[in-house]
Amino acid sequence: MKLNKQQEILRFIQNKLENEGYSPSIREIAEEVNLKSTSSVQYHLNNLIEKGLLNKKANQSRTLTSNRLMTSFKSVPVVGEIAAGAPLLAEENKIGEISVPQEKFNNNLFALKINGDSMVDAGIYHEDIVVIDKGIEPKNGDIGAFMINETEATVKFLDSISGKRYLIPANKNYENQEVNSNIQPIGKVVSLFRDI
Amino acid sequence: MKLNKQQEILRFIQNKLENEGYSPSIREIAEEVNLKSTSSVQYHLNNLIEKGLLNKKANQSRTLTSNRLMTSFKSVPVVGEIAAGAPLLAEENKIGEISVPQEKFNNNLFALKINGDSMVDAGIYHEDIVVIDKGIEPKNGDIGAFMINETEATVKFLDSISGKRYLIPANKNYENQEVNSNIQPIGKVVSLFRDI
DNA sequence: TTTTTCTTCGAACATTTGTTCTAATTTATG
DNA sequence: CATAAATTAGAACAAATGTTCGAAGAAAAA
Repeated sequence: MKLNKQQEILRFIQNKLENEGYSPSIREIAEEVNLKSTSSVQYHLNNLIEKGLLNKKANQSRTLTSNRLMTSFKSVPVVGEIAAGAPLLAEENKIGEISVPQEKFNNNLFALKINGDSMVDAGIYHEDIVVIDKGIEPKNGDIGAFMINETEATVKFLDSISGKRYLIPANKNYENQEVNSNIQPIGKVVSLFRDI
Repeated sequence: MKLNKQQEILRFIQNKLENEGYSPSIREIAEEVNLKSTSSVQYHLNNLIEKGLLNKKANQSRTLTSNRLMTSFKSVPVVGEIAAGAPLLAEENKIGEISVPQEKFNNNLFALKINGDSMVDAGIYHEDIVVIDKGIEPKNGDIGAFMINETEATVKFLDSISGKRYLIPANKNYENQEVNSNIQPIGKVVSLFRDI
């Protein structure tokens, strides 16, 4: 497709922001899109700003920003196998990070890599990564993350059966586990990632 | 905790980058951290750059970038129900976007919201979002996305049975569908997202 | 074609901004 | 305390950069 000057300029700015991390100057734009005069660029920039596609601080260099590019994702740490003794979120347990939409982000989020198949019937597979909100205590019927004996983290359904609370796997080959003082809720599972 | 000047400067720069989308100037930094001279700021900036915590282009204003903040995720469009006639990736089909790690990103990626339960036994649920790589043609045994009659997108296993190729659901209630000229492969399913 | 609108150019100007150098000051070190 | 190292200040400079204005050119509309 054929790009007009404005699209060409917008595209260059967005590329620069994404790849270099800062805005081009007006003269850099002029050179890139083959305009001989800085005021020609200004002309287009003003249009793009009026259209709401760009922002700029007056009299300040390299302050162009693109609304479309505003980071709409935030990252949360992924923890894997838990080193005995080390707190769940200790740096040494961190095996990576994933991103969540900014509107769903809060500081209580972290992610846990699933080990085992005890939740396959809930569509949670070995090596899936689940995001956990520590700020939400799992209620009956929820899938939650729980700390067992302060050494092992597990993901299970929580529910009541005849007045007692159980951690309930989603796999007939595993057994329910009654909630006692050795089991502490970590948070509620809110989303899931899988590589296929 | 007590911040020293360098930490204070680094923190201000990162905040500015994150909130405003562009780097502060050296004089802005000086004012923020109560240094009277730009050269004092330069002194600390050079330290931070040597430590690898910051980057900067020489002689160019507002080109400070923080390695820690470099976006390590890229977004891909999510398409939902497909408007009859409109190309799969047409803007009108776009219902959102998700992010993937930069190292796994390529320009052939897009995401599709799953409609139905034909793949539940493969752990793919109704309203899950699958990421598809158009650059990888699904092979036997793969989960792929396919376009049927140029109007409907579906996600199924692809495999051969006695010499013929079939789209195979992961749910006994659905039937295999022989691959014919009305069925075009779109790409291979490479990852999955779910809100719980 | 004529008129109007959109686009580009050129140049000049005022600031903003990064850079450099030396000296003063503070803080650590022996 | 004496010395060295780290930090801050000040000033001056050169370059990068945004802004403005009028005019010329190109494209679209009448």
